[in-house]
Amino acid sequence: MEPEGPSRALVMSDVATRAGVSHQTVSRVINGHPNVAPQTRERVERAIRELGYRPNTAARALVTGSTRTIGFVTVNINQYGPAQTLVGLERAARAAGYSLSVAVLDEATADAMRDAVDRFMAQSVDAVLALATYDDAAEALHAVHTPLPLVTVQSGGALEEPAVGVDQVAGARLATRHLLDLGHRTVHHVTGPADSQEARDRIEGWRAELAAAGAPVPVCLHGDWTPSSGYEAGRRLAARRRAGEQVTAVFLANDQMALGLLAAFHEEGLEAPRDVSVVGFDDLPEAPYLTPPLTTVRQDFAELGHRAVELVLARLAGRDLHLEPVPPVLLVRSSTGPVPVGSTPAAV
Amino acid sequence: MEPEGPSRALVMSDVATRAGVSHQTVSRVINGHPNVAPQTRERVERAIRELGYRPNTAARALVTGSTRTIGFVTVNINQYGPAQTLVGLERAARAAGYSLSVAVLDEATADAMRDAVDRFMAQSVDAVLALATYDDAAEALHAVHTPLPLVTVQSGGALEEPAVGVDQVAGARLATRHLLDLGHRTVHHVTGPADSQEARDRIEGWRAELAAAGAPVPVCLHGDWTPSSGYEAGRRLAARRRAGEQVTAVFLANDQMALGLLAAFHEEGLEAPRDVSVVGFDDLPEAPYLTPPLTTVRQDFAELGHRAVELVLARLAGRDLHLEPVPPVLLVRSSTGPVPVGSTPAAV
DNA sequence: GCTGTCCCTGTTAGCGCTAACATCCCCGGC
DNA sequence: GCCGGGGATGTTAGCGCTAACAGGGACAGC
Repeated sequence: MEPEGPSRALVMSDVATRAGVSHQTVSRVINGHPNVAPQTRERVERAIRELGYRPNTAARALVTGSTRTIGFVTVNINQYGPAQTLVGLERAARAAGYSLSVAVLDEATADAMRDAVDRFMAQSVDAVLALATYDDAAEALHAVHTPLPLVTVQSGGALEEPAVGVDQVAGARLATRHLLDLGHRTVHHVTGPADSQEARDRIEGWRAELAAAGAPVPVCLHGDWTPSSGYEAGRRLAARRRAGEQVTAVFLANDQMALGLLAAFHEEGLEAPRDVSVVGFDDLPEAPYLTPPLTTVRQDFAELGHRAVELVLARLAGRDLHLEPVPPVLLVRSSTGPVPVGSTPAAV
Repeated sequence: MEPEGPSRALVMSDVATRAGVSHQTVSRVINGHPNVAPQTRERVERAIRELGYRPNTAARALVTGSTRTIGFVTVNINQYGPAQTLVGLERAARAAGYSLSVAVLDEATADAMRDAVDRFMAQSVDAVLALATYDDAAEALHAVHTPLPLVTVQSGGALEEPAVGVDQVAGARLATRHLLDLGHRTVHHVTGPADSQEARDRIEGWRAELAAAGAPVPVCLHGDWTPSSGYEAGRRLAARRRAGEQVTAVFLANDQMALGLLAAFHEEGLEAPRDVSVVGFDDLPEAPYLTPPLTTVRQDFAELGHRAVELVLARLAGRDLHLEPVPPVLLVRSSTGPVPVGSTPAAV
């Protein structure tokens, strides 16, 4: 019991000497090989513990080609989703005994992506995880051929490659149905950027749910995730309302835009849910504290990270695993309510 | 020009063969050694380019003991600050040719910290960067002795060890002075958690600025970064106001709490800046879109990451570098304004 | 013209580990 | 009692690279 000291550069033979065996036996114990006498095994384990020995990853990587490290490439991590995904991934990787090496791309070009993957290869990572919810990232990823197992975290829609994702379509349907259930004749939608698969999936879910309910499908407003684009959409929607269009429910592709929209509405004298019901997507930490507390759709990033790592491990083991997209959850708060009286002109 | 193909396992001697030299000459070229004939150097460089060769990091690490990797330990990365710090760090590390390996601790115990550092050592990282803005993390870090260069990212206050940070005290003074300059007699403060050095530094700055201005120092309200605690503080402040206390300006230790407070005020019929001026800290992406747009203090995380890496590099080179804390910036938006008329009772 | 020196390049060893092979010992079967 | 087999352990080679040393050619100085 003396794992102290400034942890000098212990090597395997130090342990071997202490345990009175050869370094190879130590290696066998560490790697859980059979054919080691229980007594010997225990002696070696004790020596390891007493010395506080850790095998040198570089040496191990050199001979095995494996570093028990997963490389994670992402773009645009300033967004809440990607950041949370990173956290979920790290947790899951660590739990599985893997380290996570991170590369944040400035732009999702094929070159940048290839460079990141090449670096990971040179680093001898065991696998690469890539966040590819944007088209450019997905394309860049396609352009990169690597012998490394590659798992993508993408929108839950069409998962062509080994991939995990949250079911965006289902999330959008949840939000839309909630508004429809409250009695709204239809639901307006503020989208995310067109080059985001997630944004498109949310449009699809919204549209599908409206269609299923036989509700009219309004023209959607295009945003880009930023509060500012939500604000813009809010002003335009308010204008449409003044022009006589019936706008009683809005589903936005993320919470930040909802925040902007709420601000614009407020300026226009429109309050949720009194005048308009509003639903976001993401469940930002501040969502419950907006004015009013925002009804939104939550994605379980911890679960997402867990599944991603699970998938990586399966591929590393040669198993082919198919994982269902993670189902999102609707959180009903106070920004949604029944249709305001008098605002429903004689329906069809 | 054929860096294609499924990037087989190229090794140095492949390059050597192609260039018609020995592998050692290739090594010399790669490591920028002098005493290589310009002509030879160019030939080797061309071969490297044509083959798309990248040296194997594991082999290199084994012999040099350096992986050009920096380990980053942090707790609580769900917070905006830590997440942004991570991004800034990765960018800066990559720019310097380093990779970043991330460990997110579940709890900042000495054991967890030691484990993370041990893993980093086994990984042969060149240095460890630790986010230690919380007392437990800082303590845990103290308990870990490692021969690895250790740089901490902490609050800008008392930087005992090699550390970088944002000047929290200055930031708080900026916020407080801004409110004082608007004519407020004093400024109330909602703190962050007591075990956060940053929170304490912000208290200190607030107090110092009040003292400098000869303003009375109100009892502060204690929050914990969450919007919910800000909401709580808002209700209590509103109650105090009703009880006759003069509350015209509030400085909160972060934006999320400001958001909660704004919501509470709104419920109480209090609007900023009409009734009360509010300043936050952090400049969340949504801060400009709150109702009203929030005046806040921004920390430059990119710069922070840059300096942290710079410091690591300096230590690696044996140089002792002292870096000043990064100065924060006040962003004046619409949540602050002059003292509401009539709310200033006959002053002393 | 011979030697010393410097520059360039090649050869060798070894980083710490694991895989493959070699060895040893103990046991059972005939 | 001798031999075969298999489990436990040791020995050796080599992963891809860099550092240290070795060699060899060109050039200056005498």
